[in-house]
Amino acid sequence: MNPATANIEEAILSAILAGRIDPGTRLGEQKLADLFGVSRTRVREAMMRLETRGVVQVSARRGWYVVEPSAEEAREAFQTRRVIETGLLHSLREVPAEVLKSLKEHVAMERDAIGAGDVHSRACLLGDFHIHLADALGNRLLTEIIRDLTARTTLISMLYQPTEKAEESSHDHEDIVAAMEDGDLARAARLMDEHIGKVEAGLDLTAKPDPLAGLRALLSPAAFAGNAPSVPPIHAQPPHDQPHIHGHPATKED
Amino acid sequence: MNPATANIEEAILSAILAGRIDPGTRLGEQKLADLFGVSRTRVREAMMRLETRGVVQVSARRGWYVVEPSAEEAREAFQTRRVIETGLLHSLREVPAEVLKSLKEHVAMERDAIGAGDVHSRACLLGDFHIHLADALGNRLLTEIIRDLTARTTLISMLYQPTEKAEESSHDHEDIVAAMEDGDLARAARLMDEHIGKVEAGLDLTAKPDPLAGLRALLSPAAFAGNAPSVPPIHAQPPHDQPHIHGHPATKED
DNA sequence: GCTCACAAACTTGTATACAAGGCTGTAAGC
DNA sequence: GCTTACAGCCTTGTATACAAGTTTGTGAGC
Repeated sequence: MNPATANIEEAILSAILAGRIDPGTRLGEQKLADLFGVSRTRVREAMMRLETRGVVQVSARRGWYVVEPSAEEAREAFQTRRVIETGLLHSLREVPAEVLKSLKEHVAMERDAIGAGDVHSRACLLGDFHIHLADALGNRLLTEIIRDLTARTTLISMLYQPTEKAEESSHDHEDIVAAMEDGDLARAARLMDEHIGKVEAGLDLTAKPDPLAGLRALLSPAAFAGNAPSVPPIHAQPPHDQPHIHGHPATKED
Repeated sequence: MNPATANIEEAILSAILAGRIDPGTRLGEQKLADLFGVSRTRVREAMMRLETRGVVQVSARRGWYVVEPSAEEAREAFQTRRVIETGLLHSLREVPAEVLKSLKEHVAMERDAIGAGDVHSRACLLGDFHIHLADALGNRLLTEIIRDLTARTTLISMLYQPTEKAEESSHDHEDIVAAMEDGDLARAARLMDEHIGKVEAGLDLTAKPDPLAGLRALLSPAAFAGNAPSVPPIHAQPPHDQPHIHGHPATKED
């Protein structure tokens, strides 16, 4: 693969994994081309690769957007992760010492980040745990699949999870590693199943991704009470600034 | 996604799943463009998507080639399939009646194809079983992952499996469906694990993919005995007709 | 004041032109 | 006869130009 194209692809994917790009963000070809100092051609290549990996979507002649998974797609993503990651733990016969060491170090880093209140790197680390775990098998193919899935669930969390329960997740990770250390991989798999289930359950999948959510706040009684500035409320956040892809129009009954 | 581009992508992937395109086949951009009646641009898009899915690879300024997985990559692909498909069966709580019906019909089709000696559709059906099984969860994301993996293992089988044990595979499928029908999904998962293990074990991963294999036959003693026509043996099958990607040069000791 | 139609600006979609590099066949030199 | 250098051809790599469609801003009409 072309290194420059790979860089664009990797840069965007990393930014998403790190939670630095919101779902629904528009990624204009020309803007990215200028940013990376290449022509649109290369940007388009990268975007199409990312589209295949389920990270971005194109809306015809409107632009590329970071995906905003629907509730149904969110369920599928978590189910898929559950299937793969429990399957992975079940299929592990033994855990290599260095893998265990690496995982323990990773969990320690998670706790440090949480203790330091480093919201940014903590979200990144929590997702990274699962990618590290995939490395336990030394299977690059599987690792890449899990990496893409993690990117997807990261976006889902940003969409549907108002409050991130970082401490709880990190504690779960710790328990999973402990089970692995005991050589009780069946327990590790069960814990993983529960862990992913918890994360999924913590989401509010009924709260559809709604690009007008911010607008609604402006339309709340408080706004009408007069504490909003003279900004015209209807156009304060025009819909096209964060357009949606999956067809969740503003609910009409509002 | 653009429909025309999707068609090219899908056409090539289907052909691979059906075993109609050999690993290592060169896919020239211009040739495909003429074939599909579009410009190279669209072909390149499709190829890059397929590259992301692990189906083709580009060799700089030489062309696109259907992947020839190395022995290591073959092991990874089978391990990944084992992880995912056993994980899938374990996570199934119950098997919907219509899924069971569909799977039974599929196995029946496999047996018919084997009985009729229809080599072509039988290979396609054997791979399709796993894709159908993924549908059991109704999870499109997981189905697509398994579909790509199946494409990969199909190519691997074509590279490393001289004799396909179709009857045995079909019988395995039958047993798995039977276990599912009994509601014994743990047994189904175990059988699946064994089944994939058997398929993998049936491969000769020591036999590196060797584009000069056909050439070697010409150089065998029989050829020297004079039953080969006056075709100059060295250039009868020039290496560049089926170039290799993964760096398995002709062994020098020959 | 409000609605609707239209035009301008902007964005992606597609093709094409040219650049850059690899492979093959040929011929010169040994 | 054998090796090696080189020219020509072929293929992909990249940029750019233009086509097609979408969104938005403006102004006429009611």
